[in-house]
Amino acid sequence: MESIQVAGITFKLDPTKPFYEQIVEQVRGALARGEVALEVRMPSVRELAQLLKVNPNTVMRAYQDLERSGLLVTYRGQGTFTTTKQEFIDNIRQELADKAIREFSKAMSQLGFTHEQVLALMEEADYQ
Amino acid sequence: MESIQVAGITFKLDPTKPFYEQIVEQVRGALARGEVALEVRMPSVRELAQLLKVNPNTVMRAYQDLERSGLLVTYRGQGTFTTTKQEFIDNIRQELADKAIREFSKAMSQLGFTHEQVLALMEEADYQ
DNA sequence: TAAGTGTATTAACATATATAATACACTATA
DNA sequence: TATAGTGTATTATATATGTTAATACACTTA
Repeated sequence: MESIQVAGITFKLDPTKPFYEQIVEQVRGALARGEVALEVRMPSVRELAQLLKVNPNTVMRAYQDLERSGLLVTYRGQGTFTTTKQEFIDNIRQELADKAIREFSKAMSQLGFTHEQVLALMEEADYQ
Repeated sequence: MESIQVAGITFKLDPTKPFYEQIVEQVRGALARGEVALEVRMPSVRELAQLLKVNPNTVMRAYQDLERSGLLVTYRGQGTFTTTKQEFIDNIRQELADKAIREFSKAMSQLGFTHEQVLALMEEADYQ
């Protein structure tokens, strides 16, 4: 699996999920983990498309998603930058964590595991 | 959201996910939770299709998926039945739980949460 | 003015999902 | 034996989604 480093973000695309979703996830993840500074210039749509070997439209769609959620800001003619507001990142990180917990809980309860059993399983799980 | 009860299984389909996937999940969930006995006759392809208001092909696809994983057995001309082997159910339940845990762990670590933080969040989470 | 930004539009294509219609093979039973 | 009810298979069609491609336009900087 080919891995691309750019602007402090590691991109790795696989064909099992939509490319634009993976780009969104990986930019968002880098921001949530504090691996990218605020107000940093992102690679241009065309540049990232070329690096990732996808169509510029696919990158644009990802950037627009990220802008809609406030993680990126774009200036026509200048480029796309990471947000200036740490609180945006914190809020979205919290939202995504809540969502992951909700979905995980639903999946486990659908399989008939109690909350206690889930806690026990999580404790022994190797956390990657 | 309309809810259909048949053969001890509750079906509830929403249009945001493939119907055949939801049918598979809900049959599998009922088996995993022990809500359906072994060797029980399932509704026929046509009957379930009519109840759920989907095409018979869609139900057939779900039944075939479930048969491939060993949870259902079909006899041409007679019908489709739940497996005779409790171990099949146990194994698949375990596989699905492992998968859910892996994916949840990946999502949370991608957001920069440590294992300890995840455990703490899970403890306070309301488990539905 | 030129080059590099983001943006918009339209077309084309592949794939997945779902429906529809039809036919066939097998089993149980009246 | 005939019939009805099983699962199964095939083909066609429609729709939505994801992706690529080509092109054009607006804005900013140098």
